[in-house]
Amino acid sequence: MRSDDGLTFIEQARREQIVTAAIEITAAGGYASASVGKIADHIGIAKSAVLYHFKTKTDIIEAVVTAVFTQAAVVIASAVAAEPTAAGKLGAYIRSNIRFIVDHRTEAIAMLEVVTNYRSGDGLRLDQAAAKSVQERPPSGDLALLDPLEIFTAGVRSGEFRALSPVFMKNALRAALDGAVWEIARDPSYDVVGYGEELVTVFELATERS
Amino acid sequence: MRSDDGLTFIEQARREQIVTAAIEITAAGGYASASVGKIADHIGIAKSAVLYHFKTKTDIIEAVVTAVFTQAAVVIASAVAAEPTAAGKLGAYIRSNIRFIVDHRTEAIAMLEVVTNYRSGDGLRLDQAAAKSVQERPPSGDLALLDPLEIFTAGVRSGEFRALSPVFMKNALRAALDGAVWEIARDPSYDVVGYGEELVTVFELATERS
Amino acid sequence: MRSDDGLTFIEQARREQIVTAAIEITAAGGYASASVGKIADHIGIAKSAVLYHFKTKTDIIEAVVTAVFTQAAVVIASAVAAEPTAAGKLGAYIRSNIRFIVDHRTEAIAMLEVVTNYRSGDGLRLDQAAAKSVQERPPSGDLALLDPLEIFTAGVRSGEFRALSPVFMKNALRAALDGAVWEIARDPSYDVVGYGEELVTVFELATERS
Amino acid sequence: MRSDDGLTFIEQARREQIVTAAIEITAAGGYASASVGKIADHIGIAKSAVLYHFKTKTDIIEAVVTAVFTQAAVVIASAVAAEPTAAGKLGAYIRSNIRFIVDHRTEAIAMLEVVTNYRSGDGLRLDQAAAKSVQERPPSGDLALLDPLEIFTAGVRSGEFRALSPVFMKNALRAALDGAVWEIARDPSYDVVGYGEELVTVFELATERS
DNA sequence: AATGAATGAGCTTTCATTCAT
DNA sequence: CATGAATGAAAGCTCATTCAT
Repeated sequence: MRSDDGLTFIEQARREQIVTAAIEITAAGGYASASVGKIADHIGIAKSAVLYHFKTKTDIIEAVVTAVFTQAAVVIASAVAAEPTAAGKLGAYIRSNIRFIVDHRTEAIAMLEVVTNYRSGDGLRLDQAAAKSVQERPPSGDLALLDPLEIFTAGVRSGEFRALSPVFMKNALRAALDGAVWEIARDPSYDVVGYGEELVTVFELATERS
Repeated sequence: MRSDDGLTFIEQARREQIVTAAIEITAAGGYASASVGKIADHIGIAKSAVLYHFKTKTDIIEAVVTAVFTQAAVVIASAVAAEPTAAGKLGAYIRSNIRFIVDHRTEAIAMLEVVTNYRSGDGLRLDQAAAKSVQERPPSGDLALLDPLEIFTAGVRSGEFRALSPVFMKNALRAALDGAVWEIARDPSYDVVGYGEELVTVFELATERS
Repeated sequence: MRSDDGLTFIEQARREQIVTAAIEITAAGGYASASVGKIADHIGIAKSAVLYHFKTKTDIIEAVVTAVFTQAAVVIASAVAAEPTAAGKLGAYIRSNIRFIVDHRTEAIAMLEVVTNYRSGDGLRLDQAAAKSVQERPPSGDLALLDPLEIFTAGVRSGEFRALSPVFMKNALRAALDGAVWEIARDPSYDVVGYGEELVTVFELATERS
Repeated sequence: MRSDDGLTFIEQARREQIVTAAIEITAAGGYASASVGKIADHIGIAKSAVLYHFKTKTDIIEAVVTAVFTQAAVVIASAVAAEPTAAGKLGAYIRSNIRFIVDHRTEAIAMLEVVTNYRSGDGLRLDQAAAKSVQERPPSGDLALLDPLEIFTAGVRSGEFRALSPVFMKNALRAALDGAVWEIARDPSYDVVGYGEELVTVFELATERS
């Protein structure tokens, strides 16, 4: 009665339930508010039941990151892959990111909260841990496409883009996209799609050869 | 023996000391790490002494925000004011922001940590509180200039910029600038100035009339 | 398919497995470290499986005591029985105890950990419980011989020993022998045999008629 | 209002109160029973108040060890020092140990519980930690006298004792003395003094030149 | 102006135990 | 015969806050 990942149905359902609760609480009250106790209360089970399914709180957070990351990867990677040109990929990257934020507002907010706040015991930020965790169990599609760096690199190499700095452009784009999440976090009625279209324009103008 | 804000010299010195400690600890270990106890230890006074000068922890963080905000305002507002054109103001805004980040790395990181993590008792984010607190005690210069919104609005109105959305552009720019802070936070050797110059280029290209 | 103690073969094998695991864990990490969960992990079965074979954790520790006690009894009792004189029995008692410690280091350490730490629900130490448990299900040989008291009593009665206090001498001897276990517990390379021979000398000198 | 060790009167009183409580609880219910919560309840203060005076539970245990060790050292060291011969020192060592056990039953039991059960985070037993802690802040008298090893070494060197092994003899003696503590722990009416006198006889007979 | 003492709520985690399957 | 799921109690510890001095 076990699926191929070695987990019972109930187990899997509970894990999803816990991850979902963690996401909702984090999105609503911030990273610090997502305590094991709150998660348990939110579901209506005992604190110890949560820790039966996830050995540590860190495990829960990692599961949250992996879950949201995977969800986003599916959407974004395929959208980017469908476009042949660098400019096309760039627009697709932005729009699919925006799409994800609109469709998964809660998850996006939670993800951002975790990413900006998580510190491992050694004081390290999430960056490496996330990269590692994803590396170990890579999602179906081409994960590399999640990072816009390659889009800029390829665009410059092929001469499609102006002589820009791929790293700086990538950083700027990621920051601008994360900014969209902060905006809906504080104002659910924020026009994320409008913002996204403006971003598309900005990055088109900022990348095209003169 | 009291200055015009009703505070003793000692009182004021202590408050600054506490704010500085809070900034350093926050920048180094993240928002969660800045406990009243740690702040007290850092200065070498008693925990209760800290809470003698600031009635609650929230007061401390608000003081941090105000302090850093004021510091930044001085630098940025004057730089922007010195430029006559919208394009000039935009470039000056970006460069002075970057300048501030480079010159006040610790403060910038602390500020970002606080802004992204602070929740009032009712679960609200910092935005309103900060705005309110600043409104009540406005820093010397023209505070409005700290928000790039007016630059974009003016540029569009005067026809210097293309028909862009001032709000979206402002959000994108602020996010991109905050991104610079995240980058130095995780990698102190990050070339913030280079990133800033790329931003200047990006926003020039993205605002100019075709 | 049940042996005379009413247990299946599998049942008995599992019980032994559990007892062995408990012994190893206790010897390695101390009494407190031997949790039901650790025992289960050590064997590779479920926690609940352990408690299926032993209704409570207390039952496990009692089984540990009984098991080790029985093992020791076999060795010691026969060694003592083989000697005719009190002095001979005394030497044999010490040497066989030492032999047991050397040959069953893990068991000896675990036993000592349990004996010194076990408290029943009412806060009582193991003594009575152990005595009772052994009484109910006496091991094959003559158990009485495990207690050196009779050796001293007999030696005094027959005039072979000086007019010593059998109880005090027994207590001293048992304590000295337990001391050997503490020593190997902290230093596996401790010369237990050398220590044992010194003990033989000490107790010979301390018991013989002047 | 501070004494020379930098502690307030209240602070010192509370610390003593906590240490005493820890000793009583440990002696009564075993090492595992001495939790911070139980200690707090025993005194009638909040758990956090205990941790205000001792930062960690380990600190409490160390304070217990130091306190009892110091108490014992005073009694034993002076008794031993007063005797000129090795045989005299040996008898004094045993009798003063016994005296301490009788006069400080609770402390002696607690000490034994701690010594036999304490494991540092790295799994180490107390031995080294205790030695270190004492080394750093050595009690007034000559601490070395607390370890009977030197007595045996000196006795052999001077020819006063037979050619015994000082280390083994010391181990046997310490074990036998600890045995006295176990005995009163399980039976408060145990004749410790009688046992001690028998020990004196045993070690006299076992050390004297033939 | 500052501090020492104390508190209660909350945190993560471990554990023995129960029970339906 | 064995397990997965869940629980409640307890553990050590941190924290913001209060209050008398």
